[in-house]
Amino acid sequence: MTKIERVKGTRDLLPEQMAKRRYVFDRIREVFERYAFNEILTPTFEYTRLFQLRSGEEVVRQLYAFKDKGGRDVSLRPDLTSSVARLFVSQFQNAPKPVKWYYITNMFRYEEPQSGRLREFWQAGVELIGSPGIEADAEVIALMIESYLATGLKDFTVNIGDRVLLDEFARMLGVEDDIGLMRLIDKKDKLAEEEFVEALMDFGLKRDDVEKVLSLIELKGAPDEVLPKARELFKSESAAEELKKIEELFELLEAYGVRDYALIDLGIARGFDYYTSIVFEAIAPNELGIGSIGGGGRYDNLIEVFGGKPTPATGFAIGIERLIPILESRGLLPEFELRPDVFVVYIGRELEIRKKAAEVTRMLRRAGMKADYDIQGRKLRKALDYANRFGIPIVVIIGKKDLAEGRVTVRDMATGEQRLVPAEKVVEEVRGMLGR
RNA sequence: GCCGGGGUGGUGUAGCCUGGUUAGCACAGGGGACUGUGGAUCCCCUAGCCCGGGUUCAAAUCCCGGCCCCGGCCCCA
Repeated sequence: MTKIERVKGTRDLLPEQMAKRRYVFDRIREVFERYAFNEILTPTFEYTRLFQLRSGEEVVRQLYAFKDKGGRDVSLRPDLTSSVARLFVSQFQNAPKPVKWYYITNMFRYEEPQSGRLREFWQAGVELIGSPGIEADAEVIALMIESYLATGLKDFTVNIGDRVLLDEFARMLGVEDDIGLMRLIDKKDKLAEEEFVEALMDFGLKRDDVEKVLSLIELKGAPDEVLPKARELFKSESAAEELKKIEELFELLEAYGVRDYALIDLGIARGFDYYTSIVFEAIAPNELGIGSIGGGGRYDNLIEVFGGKPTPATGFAIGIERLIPILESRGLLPEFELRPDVFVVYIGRELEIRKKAAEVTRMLRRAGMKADYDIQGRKLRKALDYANRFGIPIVVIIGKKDLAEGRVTVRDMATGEQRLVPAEKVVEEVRGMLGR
């Protein structure tokens, strides 16, 4: 027989893991809902062209692309932003603004799996479309912070950068390959300073331009320290305007009560080419080799690229497979009881007895208890053994002799105490023992 | 796409270097000892060398390729 394995970079999620994931999803979903974002879902696959429109070469390279039976070129979604843009352009351009949508679903990228990276992974994200103001940036950044807080995470920061300033910076240096420069700057934290300097020289920067880059990446920390320095580095009017926005952003974040979790890091570029202004990423210290646990930013011209009227937008995505191991490593995820509350076993093979077991189980289930019965029809000894192994606290034993008197035995597995009760009282009895 | 380390029953492993008994052990699973009372013990059973090729009288073991896992690069969540 041929053994079929999982496709590379995919995961089976077992009951314990699913319980934890659902817990995390629920916490995040509650916050999203409280911020008045509404859930949407788009198709798992779209025309490949949709994802190519955005033209980030790397994204296209990582597409899970194939031809369907009708000869259509389609791809599994690598994120939801393109689909959301498509949906917005085709049906929501005249909707009252802003449009506030969220999603919690799976994405697919054909990459080499490693720590915190799979080919199928889940993201919880939001898109806020139609708001140009800094209030919109503040809204989504605050929401991201509150989402992490809702999962119990406390030591993390959301680092905020700005594409306008980076563009300006590239212009100051006379660099044409601004994206290339941003990529390089983005790597600052991974390299030792001398390696970083070397990489910048290799990129073609002159000595004093390298110095400028080094002073740029110094622009990191609380706004009170960073903003004055940034004002010295950036002299243009547009930069001054952008810095003013950042200042306001932090004032707003204070009003949201989450300012302490946010920092400025003007060296953040983010990989996607479509970001236009404020960008941000969430980092939580860990020894798991996991980088950012979420990221986002403003993409004011993407809707246009998808054929819509110019429409400002911003959003973020939280990487579930990165967040969960971090929560787990900090003991922030509760343990979930998967075992039933009560287990019904029967003695004998007669249909009457088997029916009674099903019936008693039904009554317990109808009463809202997590109840199971021994479908295997084990011997009593083995059945108790089974219940014990799973830590099932209560067992109902149905035997012929007692049943003749209309009674069943309810056993407390921890103490071994048993009571013979009328069959119709079994729900009441079990409920009492469970303390509900 | 590139680089490094790995792949033995369901799980964890011994064996591999130095080719040669029926591939050992533990746990888990099923059954029994015990036909109406568990957590103990004993017995039995189920079940494995990732796939393909090569070398050899002989391959889990050596060689090559592929697949998958872990990690790194690129990139990103």
